[in-house]
Formats: sequence, C-alpha cells, structure tokens
Amino acid sequence: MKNKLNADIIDVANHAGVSPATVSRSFNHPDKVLLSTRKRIERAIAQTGYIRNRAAQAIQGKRSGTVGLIVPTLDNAIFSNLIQAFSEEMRLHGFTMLVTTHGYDLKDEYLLLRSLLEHRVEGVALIGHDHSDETYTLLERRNVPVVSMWNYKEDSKISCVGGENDQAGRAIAKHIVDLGHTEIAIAFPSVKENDRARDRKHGVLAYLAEAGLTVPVHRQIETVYSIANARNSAAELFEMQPRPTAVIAGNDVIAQGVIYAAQAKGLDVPNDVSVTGIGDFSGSASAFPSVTTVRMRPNKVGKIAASLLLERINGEDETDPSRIKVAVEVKSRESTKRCC
Amino acid sequence: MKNKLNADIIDVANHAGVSPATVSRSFNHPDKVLLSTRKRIERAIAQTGYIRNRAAQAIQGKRSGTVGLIVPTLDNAIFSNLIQAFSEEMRLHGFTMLVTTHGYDLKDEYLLLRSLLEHRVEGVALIGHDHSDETYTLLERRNVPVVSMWNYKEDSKISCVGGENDQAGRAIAKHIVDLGHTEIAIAFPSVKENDRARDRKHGVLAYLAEAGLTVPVHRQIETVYSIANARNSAAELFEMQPRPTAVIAGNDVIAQGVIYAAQAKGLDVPNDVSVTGIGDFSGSASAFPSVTTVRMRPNKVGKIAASLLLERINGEDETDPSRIKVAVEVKSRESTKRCC
DNA sequence: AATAGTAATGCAAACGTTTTCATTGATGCT
DNA sequence: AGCATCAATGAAAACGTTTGCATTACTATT
Repeated sequence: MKNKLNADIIDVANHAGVSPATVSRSFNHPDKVLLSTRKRIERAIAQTGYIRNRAAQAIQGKRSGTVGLIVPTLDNAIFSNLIQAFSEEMRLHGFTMLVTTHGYDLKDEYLLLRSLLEHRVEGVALIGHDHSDETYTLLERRNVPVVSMWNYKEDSKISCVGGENDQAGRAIAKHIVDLGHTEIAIAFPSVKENDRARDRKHGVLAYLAEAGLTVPVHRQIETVYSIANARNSAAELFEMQPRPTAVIAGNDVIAQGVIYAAQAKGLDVPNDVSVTGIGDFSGSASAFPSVTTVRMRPNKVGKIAASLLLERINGEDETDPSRIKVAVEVKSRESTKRCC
Repeated sequence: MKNKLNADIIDVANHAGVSPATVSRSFNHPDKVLLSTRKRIERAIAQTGYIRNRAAQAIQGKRSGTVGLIVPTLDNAIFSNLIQAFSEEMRLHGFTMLVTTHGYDLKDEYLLLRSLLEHRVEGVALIGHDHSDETYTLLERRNVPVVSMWNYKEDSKISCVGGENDQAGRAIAKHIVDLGHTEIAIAFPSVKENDRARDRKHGVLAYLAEAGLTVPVHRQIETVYSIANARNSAAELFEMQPRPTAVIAGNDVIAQGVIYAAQAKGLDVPNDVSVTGIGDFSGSASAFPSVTTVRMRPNKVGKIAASLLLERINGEDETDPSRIKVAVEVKSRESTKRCC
C-alpha cells in the first residue's frame, strides 16, 4: 500500500473499497450514497487524513466554494462591522472569503477583481457604486454574481444593499438645524471615487441650503478616514471666528476625531460645540460623550448582502438587479445639544 | 470560430497561433518565451477576454496563489492594523488572502484550518499560540508553512512574530508603580484560549506582586473585547471604596471603554484615575486624553509575518521555526499621571 | 562544412476531482 | 413468472492547466 504524503480521493476509495465516484458523491450528494457506505468512507477519510481538493473541484466548472470581497481598507472601524457580518453569513453557507483592499484606488480595484476572478470566486461583493468602467464591463462580461454594499441606489447597475447616504446626510443636517444651529462646519473625506461620502455630503449641503444656510468653503474641511487625521484637520475649525457651534462629520470615525480636537482645545462637547457622525459604528454609542449619528446598520447590511449574493449564486440567472434599502435613522446622543 | 462564454488557454493559443504550452509559459516563465510571441499572446488575451484559471493551476500540485489567515475576529480595532499590513505585503507578492474568523473558539479554528487546506492555501497565518492539538497535528502532518502572529514565544512549535506579551504586562505595570500608584485595578478579557491576554495579565500581576502589591479579586474585572462591554463592566470599579487610582487594561480597546466609564462618572482621566492599555492601536495616540499604552507595532508584526511566511513558502524546507521578537515599549501619554 | 549547443516551441501526459452513462441487483406490480 | 422501476455503484470522459521530453531551427565552434 503506497503511502503518499497527501492522500487523494483514490486512496480513500481504495481504503473504503469503493470507487472514487462514490467518494465524490458522498461529499456532494450524500443522499445518493448508502448510509453504510458513507460510514466506511468516513472511516477511510479519517485513516488516510484525506482533505478534499477544492481546486480540483473548482476546475469542473462550478463551485469553488469562495466569494470575493473588495473593500477600500481594513484599517479602521469603517467596514469592520460590515465585513464581519458578511463573513459570518457566508461561512454559515460553506463559503470561504477572499478579501482584498484597494485603498480607495479604483484602478487597483479592477486589478483586484481580475485576481479574484482568476480564483474563480462564485460571487463578488463591493462597496458602493463608484467603480471604473472596466470593472463594470468585466463584471457584466463574466456575468458573475455581484452585490454592492453600503449605499442604496435606485438605478444601480448591480444589486445593492444599503442605506440612502443622501438621506442620511439630510437627516443629520435636519437634526442640527432643528437644534437651532446656524454656525455650522462640516468635515468630510475626499469624495473622489467615493459615492458614499459624496452622497452624504451632498445631502448635508442640500438640506442646509434649503434651510437657508450656506457653509462657507473655509468651514468645509477635508480629511482622511482616521481619528488621528480628523483630529489634526479639525483643530483649525475651533480657531475660527465666529466659532462653529456644530460640526457635521462624514462618518463616526471622523466625528470622534473632531470631538477629540474640540476637547483638546478645552471645549466641551456638546455644551460648546455639537458634533455628529454618520454610520453608527460599534463604539459610537459607548463613547463619552456618546456620539449622535445616523444609524446605517452595518451588521444588517452585511448579512443581507451575503444572503442576496447567495441567492444570486444559487439562483436561476435572474437578470435584473435586486436593490434593498435599509432604513436610516438619526440616533440622537450626548454629542449634540440645542444651540446657544 | 467558436465563441465560448469564457475563453480558455486553448482559445488564446489559437488566436495567437501558438500552442497552449507556450501561453502557459508566457505566464509562468516569461523569460522562456520570445518577446514577439509574448506580444501576440497578450493581444490574444485581450481579444478573447481570457482570465487564467488558478484552480486549474493549483491542481498541478503547487501554487494556488493564496494564503490563509485565521483571526479571532474582524469586528474591532484589535487586529485591523495587523491584518491590513499582512494583507498588503502578501498582495505585493501576488498572493490573495483567504480570511476567516473563529470568535475565540479553538474548535472552530481547527475547522477553519481544514477548510483553508481544502482550498490548498500555500501558507497559513494564525494569531498567538493557543491552538488545539488537532490544529497543531494537522499543520505538522500537512507540513504547511505557518506563522503565528502577535505573541513571541521562545519555544514555540511554529514560527512566530510578535512582542513578548508577558514583558508588555510587566512594563506597563512598572509604569504605573513608578508613578506611585498603589490602589490598582485591572480589566482584562477572558484568558481562556487566549495566550496573549494570559501572558499580559500574568506579567502585570507578577510585576505588581514583586513590587509588593496585590490586586484583590474584586478589583480584577473580566470583560469582552469591545468598548461598550468594557465601559459597562468598568463602571463598578469606580464605585469601590477606596477607589482605584489606576486601571490597567488588557488592551487599548478596553482601556478606551474604561476611560469612558470614568468620564461618565464625572472623573477626570488622568487627574482622578490613570488608565493604561496595551497594543497602541491606531487611534490611541489621537484620543483625548491620548492613552498610555505599550507599543506592540501591529503594522510591523503583520509585515514581518508576511515576509516570514513567504520565505517559508518559497524556501527550501527549513525545518526549524523562526522566531522574531518585536520590541515592546511603553508609550507614556496623557491618560496616566503621578499618583496622589 | 560538419557538429555541438542552445533557444523557442509543440506534444501529450499528468493533476484530482465531478458527472454522465451504464450496470447490477433488488423491489413491486400484474 | 415476467417486466418495469429504482437505488446504489462503477467506468471513463471531461475540466483547464503545467511540464518533461522531443523537435526544430539557429548560432557558434572547429
């Protein structure tokens, strides 16, 4: 009896006294194999230390057992909740996740997509709707199941799950206006190649404009997605005269940075200045002061996105994109207060 | 000319007027193919929209182009920095990363490892040294390149990269003792199946004991890795009499929760109570107050771990584990102050 | 000019599965 | 008893690459 390093399906078959076909079936269609045979096969697997080869399986055309996930970054709280939820749901259904990050570079995103397709992922999840033409073309050409997370868009080319970021922006702006603030500043990331931030920012400014408030350019600061950067960039806001009484941040991470910047200047949040985020990431509710934000339900989005993708993967070539809107809602917390 | 949905290497070969072997070589050993031929092949690839099939490649025995990463969770800042760094380095070398989480359940970890091996990952990265016997056995049996991140261990069975968590614990304890604190509490996660937390806690308590200080059990609280949980659990600490003047937390996330808990009780950090973390995650330096912690250099660890793993993957069956110690260092910041 | 060496390419046999089709034996129906 | 049906299994042909070996056409050496 040969003792190869790594047993293959034939070794298992020999051990169990059946054909390789039967072993294969016992994995993929267990109902088609006699219980007693299955037991023998399982014993043979244990004895030989066999681990099935998904690559060999994938080559048959279908079923690689993997899905791809492309996100801008893993490096902060922004996507953690989302990814964790997505990943758990996928795993429940036997899929393993290939994860890649492009650092907000859409050229890179395209390359990553290609690389995922080389691995024959059965589906792909992306963030938002800003993708290069090549990306969209490739997705369509290969007809690969795909879902976009984190931003709902009525006329999206691909299926999507998320809140309406424009609405989120309007909602938080309304909250601030309703509290009587008029000296308002905003702190957003670059909106280039980032539809979520763009929609939010647009929503905020549009609502404010409708309320008769304009935000002068020097009160619109741009920052990067990190507490450190946000804190640095926000510092200047609190030296302006008149000092803004409210700062609307593009997301909770930036909001946290803004809060720290204010505190470092000896200002009290919310008594001297109100600060809001968007997203409601884990942590925002427990911070002190807890931060007023817009709940975007990352866990729900991740889980639904996974289900949707699974449907596409298993489903009968539905051709139209599904779009699922997750309601957004302002969570009023300690970081905001009626003005003046 | 047949127009299959997805071109294969044969279609490309036909288009380019060469054999499939040559196309394959142009991918894997470009130096063995005439430049002009390569150009023709590239054109054919573009025309056919060919995307090579890694599964078919992987089946040849070597080179799946993937590595596996198994972490407890993606859901908070703990591992984000580490993973991002690891992932970037891997990508630079053409690898795609399969990511899985086990939620601190080592039985689950074993299953995940099996699943990664089914996908024939070329290497595996794990966190720490607490793994089930089955996990260790399987790794050895398959002889798969593996690296453990985040905790240095002199006699580890597998290669590892990380700081000495025991030292980290001692160092931060020394910092607190040197500041004159004697009423000390600690807030750690469960140390079950978690050698990093266990080593840190041990280091802290050992140093304190050597300094003649014992921490009564009611001042040792256990919490979960999240700001919300830490904040909740820590609240009780600030109702004790005498109130602790310093709280040593098991990591920066917990430290942040403790700080919020203190602030919510109207206490000032660091004037009423000093709080320390361990890890120096991104954000800890920019918080307000910035948090005193032990720098564990997650970025460095992730990057080195990736390099080490790549070496193993490409290397000549070195048999002994490599162990790389990353120096730990107390970063004294605003959250700690001389006592009383 | 004959020969050895070399670079570029093709041929065909793997790689480890899955799946279609065929075979066998058992069961139920008339 | 004869026949149709069905469940369980096996045989063999795929799946899309890679690679060792063979072939060809050059180049350099004598």
